Amino acid sequence: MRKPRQDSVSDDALRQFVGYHIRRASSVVQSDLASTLKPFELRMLTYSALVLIAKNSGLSQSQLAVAMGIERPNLVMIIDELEQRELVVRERDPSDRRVYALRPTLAGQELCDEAMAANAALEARVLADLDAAARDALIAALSALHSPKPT
Amino acid sequence: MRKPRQDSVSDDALRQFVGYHIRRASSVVQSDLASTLKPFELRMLTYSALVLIAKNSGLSQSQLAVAMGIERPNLVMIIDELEQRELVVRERDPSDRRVYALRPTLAGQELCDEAMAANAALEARVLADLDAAARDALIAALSALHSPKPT
DNA sequence: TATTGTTATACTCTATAACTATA
DNA sequence: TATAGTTATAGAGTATAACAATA
Repeated sequence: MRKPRQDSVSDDALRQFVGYHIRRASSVVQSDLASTLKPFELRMLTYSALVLIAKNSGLSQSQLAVAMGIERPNLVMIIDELEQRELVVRERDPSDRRVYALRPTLAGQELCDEAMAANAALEARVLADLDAAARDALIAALSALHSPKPT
Repeated sequence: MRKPRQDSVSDDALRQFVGYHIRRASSVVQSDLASTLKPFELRMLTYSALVLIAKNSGLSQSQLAVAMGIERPNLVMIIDELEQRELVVRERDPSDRRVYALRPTLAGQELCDEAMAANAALEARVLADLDAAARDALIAALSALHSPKPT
């Protein structure tokens, strides 16, 4: 009995898991957003950092790293890049000269607004088939997932 | 006027985007699954490959790469690893000696079943707060997202 | 010529240890 | 001593170009 060569590949065994759908959706959404941010010469990381700085002017690099869920060392080059492009500034905090207070420049504020508008436009297209209720239900369901870590 | 130091960091500006919630959920789900697979000495990539091979015995490396959404060169070391652990075998296809037909060994089948059972148990815990309808709605909503690429 | 699998390589994202300067 | 930022480094994951064997 000859074992036949596979004609088409089925991912049914993986599609039974919700996590598979979430990871695939995330991958699509992430690559779409990366394309959207490209004209602004922003990557996911520089975009997230710029938005958080613009909306939380004066925060420290440590605080930003926590908010972004990355380690402090990995933030250094991200801030370097934003600073070299004069989108944010590192201000010494006179009351604690170890920390930098991160603040957006005017250009940083403007680029942040433009990039967020593009992000919103992208979302509108991606979510075109979902009404507001379905959109809220999606967010609620995603938030209802709980990590079984503390078990 | 002194600019105040930021006390707490708000991610409201990012949380307005559904993509942000999807990427965060994906990150949580992915790290949970990685922990679950650790006892089997499987990574996300070796797990996906093993399941797809076990459920599509005889497929080629090119076919598998397409199914996994990665480039062919990146699959080589993944299959090397599974082959060295004797979980899958590379069989020469006599009718086309360029291709390898990938097949699971008995041990590969068994490990696949055990890992998938652990994955299912994990999902049950993660989705504990969602009823079947909400679960299906979540998958439907994720599938309804469409990539605006062809635009 | 085109395709399968492979090698070599590079880039991004992530993580850890150790340093400096301040506190 | 502890913390903020930094440097150096290493590990994944991913992408492209080019090669040998085969079609």
